[in-house]
Amino acid sequence: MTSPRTAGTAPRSALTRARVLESAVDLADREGLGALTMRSLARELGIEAMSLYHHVANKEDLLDGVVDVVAVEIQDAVARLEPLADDAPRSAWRTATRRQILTARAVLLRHRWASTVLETRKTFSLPVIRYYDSLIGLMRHGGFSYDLVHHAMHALGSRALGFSQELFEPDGATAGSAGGGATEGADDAATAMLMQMAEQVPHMVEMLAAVSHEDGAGSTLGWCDDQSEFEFGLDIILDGLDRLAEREQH
Amino acid sequence: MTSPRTAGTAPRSALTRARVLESAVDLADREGLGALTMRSLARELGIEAMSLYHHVANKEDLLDGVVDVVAVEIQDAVARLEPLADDAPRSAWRTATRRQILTARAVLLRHRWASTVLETRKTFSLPVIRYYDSLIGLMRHGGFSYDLVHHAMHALGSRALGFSQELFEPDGATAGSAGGGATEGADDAATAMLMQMAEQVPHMVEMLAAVSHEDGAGSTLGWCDDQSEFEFGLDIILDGLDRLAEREQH
DNA sequence: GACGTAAGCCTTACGACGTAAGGTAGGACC
DNA sequence: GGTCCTACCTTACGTCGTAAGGCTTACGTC
Repeated sequence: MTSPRTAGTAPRSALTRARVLESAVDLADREGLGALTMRSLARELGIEAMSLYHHVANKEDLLDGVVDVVAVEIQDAVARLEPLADDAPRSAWRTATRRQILTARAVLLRHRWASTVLETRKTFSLPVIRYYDSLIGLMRHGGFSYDLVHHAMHALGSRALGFSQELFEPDGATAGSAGGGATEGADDAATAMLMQMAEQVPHMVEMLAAVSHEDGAGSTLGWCDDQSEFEFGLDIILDGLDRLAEREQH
Repeated sequence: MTSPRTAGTAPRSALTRARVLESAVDLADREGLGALTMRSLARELGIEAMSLYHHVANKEDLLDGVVDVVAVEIQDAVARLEPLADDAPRSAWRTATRRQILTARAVLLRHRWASTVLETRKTFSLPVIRYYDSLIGLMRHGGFSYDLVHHAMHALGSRALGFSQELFEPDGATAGSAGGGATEGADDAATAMLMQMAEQVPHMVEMLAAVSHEDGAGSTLGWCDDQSEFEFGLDIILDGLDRLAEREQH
């Protein structure tokens, strides 16, 4: 069903679905997800908004495609990793899985808007499913039953792809500002607010005091090291899964 | 600077911020988050859209308030739980935490749109912080250092509030349809698509075949029991945390 | 070459959305 | 009875996604 663009025929322009999607990714990277509108994307490409509809069915389809682009980028990065040897010990599944997930995460950190889009998709793209498929393969190497693999996927949730929604981060990394501006004001305000209600949330205040003291950095809310927190949570789950897999082996 | 509405003065109408927020929650419950617009909410209340701006600053503020309403509902539900006795054994933290999180989850399941709104808040409401505070309290009972508590919060992520983003679920519970309609067609389509690319994602196809066989229910993608999968993931994390807390005790 | 066809792009327009600006009416207080 | 505040309304603007249809260019076929 793909358009039968035979070898010799040169299209009027070089504008293709692929170029549209790449441009959309660029735009979102630079100016945030909110700036990715049909009109602004068209402006970016030097065409009119309605012309985009020759390459994507509608905006949802555009977002689907954009997810595909990111997923392929993830796949490429994962493919560059050293594959797991067939004769590797059972336990090797864990480090290999960890590495794959952190690799996916590195890509998503380059496209911070992507997780939001990913979450709102209502259908899965092939590249994403392939990513999952390779994860399943690693767990099978680890001796997981398919049943356990299935549970494991649910347990990992979005962590399997390298992100976790942190209800905790007051990062304020809003879209729009091209220059990477600091957001110290927000932190201070949040900290001040917390102090104000110290008796309402005593444990929270104490925790913040205790944790920010150890850490040499600032005494504000923004101290968390996202990467190591992510790995902490990931390791807990991987350890738990490994234990269950071991038990399955009898 | 809240308006100093003294005791005797009767406002022209009974429309208050609280009533606006309640109405917004109702509307979202009934017709989905997409149907919650300033205009439709106003229609619901029998006023004009612009009149809402006397009770909320703008739409973001409305959503902030709506989150508050849900968070208070969670707090109320949690408050009805039997409190953890001071002389309860250390290990009691685990069951108490589990119960609190599942209680929060039950509320969020009544407002399925809420997790989406929660994720997009850029500032924390007091009710949500209080909820977290009580979780911290439970962990402190479990002997957690504040440092471990902090890591634990990150590890739980949104699971602390009772939801996890499942990149996996093809539920298709889109907003708009008032009646709870079935979505079998989507499942079948997804299954068919998977079969079509069996050689591209062999593990995935095998897993689906294996798991759906055991389970008596349908053989489609929609078989997952969200609740038990949530509990599975939660238990893995709680177990891991408990082990770490135990280690901290020397 | 002439010609039909179809793809790629454009123009215009519609109905949503959030909300800025300013108007009006009715109760509270002097 | 004049003044003021507040709840509510009216009108209007700029944004969004996209439906409908027109123009133009490049091709395949004679």
